[in-house]
Amino acid sequence: MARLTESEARRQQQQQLLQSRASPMSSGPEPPVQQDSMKDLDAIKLFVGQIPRNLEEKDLKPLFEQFGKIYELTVLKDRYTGMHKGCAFLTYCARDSAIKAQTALHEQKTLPGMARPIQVKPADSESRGGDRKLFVGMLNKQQSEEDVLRLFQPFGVIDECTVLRGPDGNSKGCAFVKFSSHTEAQAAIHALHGSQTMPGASSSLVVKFADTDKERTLRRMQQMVGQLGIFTPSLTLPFGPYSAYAQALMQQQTTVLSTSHGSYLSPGVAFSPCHIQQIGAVSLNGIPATPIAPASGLHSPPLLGTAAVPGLVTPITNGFAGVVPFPGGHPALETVYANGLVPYPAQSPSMAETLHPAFSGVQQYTAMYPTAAITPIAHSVPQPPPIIQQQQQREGPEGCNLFIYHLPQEFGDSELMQMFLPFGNIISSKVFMDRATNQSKCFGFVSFDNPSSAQTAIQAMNGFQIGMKRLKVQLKRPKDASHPY
DNA sequence: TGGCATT
Repeated sequence: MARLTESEARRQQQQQLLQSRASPMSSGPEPPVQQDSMKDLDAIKLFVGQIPRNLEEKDLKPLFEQFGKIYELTVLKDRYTGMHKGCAFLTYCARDSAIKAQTALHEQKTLPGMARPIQVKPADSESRGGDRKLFVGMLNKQQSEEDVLRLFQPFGVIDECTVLRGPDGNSKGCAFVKFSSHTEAQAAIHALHGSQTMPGASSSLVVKFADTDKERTLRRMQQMVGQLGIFTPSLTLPFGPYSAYAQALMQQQTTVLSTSHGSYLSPGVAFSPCHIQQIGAVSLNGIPATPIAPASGLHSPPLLGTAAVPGLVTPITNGFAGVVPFPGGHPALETVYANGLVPYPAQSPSMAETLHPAFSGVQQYTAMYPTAAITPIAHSVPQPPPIIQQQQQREGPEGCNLFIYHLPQEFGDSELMQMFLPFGNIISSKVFMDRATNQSKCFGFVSFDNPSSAQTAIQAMNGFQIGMKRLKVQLKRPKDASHPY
């Protein structure tokens, strides 16, 4: 059932009124009721929260009618899915009824199946709630409404304070605080934002104005896109060109493999870009090595010309496009510029200084691959348009989450992702930033969708030299474990 | 050695 429109509500109201007038109690006809008399001019629109989703307007009506005649009652539905949002707007004809209902019900009664008591309070639209309501983040999950109140009380009169909780009642580590004025709210932001780090919180306190409805919708949509999935080359390249690219690669792979291994690939194997990665993940020395197939990142061009650096990159070894372990047992790294064509061998200490600039500019830095299987095929592949998408931070399954230390200062989430894309499907990549300085803390996390990609990445990238530093790549420490490394 | 969240 769609939401009640105001006119529908009025019609219903009128019918109810007529019915009551027709009752035996009423004596004789009365003059028609004026529309204006339907609702007090100072009526209050109430927000009703914590409603079970199986209750519709007709089910809720009896509960609220005991405080007075209802002018309008609308259960909120999702605009697109029509899903019951677990809350409603309620307007009584009389202001007094609203006050009575709020007093009697707000936080006083819990409807069946709900973990928290019902909310009955003036809707935000009633009091321009937007410009005096704050979002508070990075709270300790043990902090209650009371704790938050204590924190914000010095800055003004607080109308409302709610800690956000999940279905289990556990705090999400954030809250809403509504002051009686914009000025007070502003003062609280100024004094508290970033001012302290709560015990157990990963970063300093966040205090900002709460999202408007519009911003919230936008955020929701962004999250949905983020949920859409893992980052794979096949998702980030246009289908058509990539398909051609993949085919060309397959031919190349097949040729290479059949040269010395004959029937290593059984005929009839259905290829997909994912398969190529797995096929590529065969090493020269028995250790799972880096994939041969390039996994192009979000903004990176396809692989360009071969890095013809003798001793570092061997095009063909034992029939494979070669990955040559450098003295530490790690593969060669090749960096490719967008303009093409200036590959640096990363392992040469003397190149450390020259490698660095490759990472320092967003425009300049485009891709790096710990593999040397380079084909010229890709020259004709058009670049995908840059996709700017804030990724969501999601934890992968056990054994799929890597901790990476000694990242170059310039590395952001996307550079980190590009570096690890060749090893599998990445669920999330995150470089940890210092909130105060907005500088990278030079460590980060990469989550794959399976443990073997994570292991492959560790084998290939742990100890990998970039500039003067060597990457430390390990499984992320489990939350509860006490320093096993 | 994250999970940064919006009734």
